[in-house]
Amino acid sequence: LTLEERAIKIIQMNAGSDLTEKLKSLDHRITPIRRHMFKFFSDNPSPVSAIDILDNFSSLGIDVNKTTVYREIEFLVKSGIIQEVEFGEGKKRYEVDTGRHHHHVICLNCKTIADVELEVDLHKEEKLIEAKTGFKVKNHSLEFFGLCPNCLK
Amino acid sequence: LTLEERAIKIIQMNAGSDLTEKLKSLDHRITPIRRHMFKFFSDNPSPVSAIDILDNFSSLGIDVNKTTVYREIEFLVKSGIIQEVEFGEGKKRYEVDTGRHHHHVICLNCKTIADVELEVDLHKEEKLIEAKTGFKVKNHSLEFFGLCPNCLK
DNA sequence: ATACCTGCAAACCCTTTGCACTCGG
DNA sequence: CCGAGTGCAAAGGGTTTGCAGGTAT
Repeated sequence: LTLEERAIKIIQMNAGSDLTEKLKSLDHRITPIRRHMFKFFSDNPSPVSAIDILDNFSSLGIDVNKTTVYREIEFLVKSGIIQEVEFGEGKKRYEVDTGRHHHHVICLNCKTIADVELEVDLHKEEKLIEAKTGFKVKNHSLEFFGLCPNCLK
Repeated sequence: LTLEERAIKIIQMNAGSDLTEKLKSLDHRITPIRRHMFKFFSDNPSPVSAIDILDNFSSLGIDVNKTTVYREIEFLVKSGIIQEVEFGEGKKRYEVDTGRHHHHVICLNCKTIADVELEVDLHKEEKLIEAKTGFKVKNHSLEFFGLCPNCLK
């Protein structure tokens, strides 16, 4: 699934997609705030923080308590709709779970984030690490830091 | 410099190494707590958190305020003696700065950490990313997660 | 009616700051 | 002596929890 396909799928929530059905079967409801969360994530492909969400809602005049946002995030993660990422900022970020493994490059100045897909195969490295350390490797986290085109000017 | 060499260098602090001279020239003093910090980092090659340090000091009967530990960490980072690393735990870790670029594999269960050196050259990837995204890449962070030999049993 | 959902306040964890005091060189 | 180092309390940022009240189905 591409990000676009995923976003569309999520937006379909507003009508009656299989995602709606999935939620129903899990005894989860379609509430106004949940709808706003779906909309927000479908509009924002880059990893966002809980505070980003709160600020955005606030600027739209949507009155939501931060506890609710944190709980909605938890719900969306558990449902496999979004996933957590961390860039060592002291806060968590979340992005739509496209199912495609990728990495990020983050601007040290303005925090703009772009997706990155590797050419090298880190699975080979994982095998080497297992041989060397005795660990069983489950996953990895790789992020690049630098300056975005805008901040380079 | 190998980690061992670095550790020895740090321990030499107790006598009168060039590191001592460096600190003196920077108007920095050799205090009992600072000595304990050096000792702690030379004894602990794996990344540790501020709380790890506080707990260790406490178990040794060394009475230090947490603010002091945070400020000592800040001092050691600025001096280039230790460096910060982050594993998405919501807290920072620090390890002796050996000058050699490396990565880590972290046990998801017990948090044991092992050093890892890559075979692939991520610099090539950085060049590719620059070509694709327009970012200027400055550095990266790569950590592997899995289960250590002990927790695999 | 029965879950789930929500808001509010408070607690939580990690880290930083302000201020007065102490101590090393 | 002077400036670096220290402790204490408080505040700060991000996140979680407990509990009462609200709402979708």
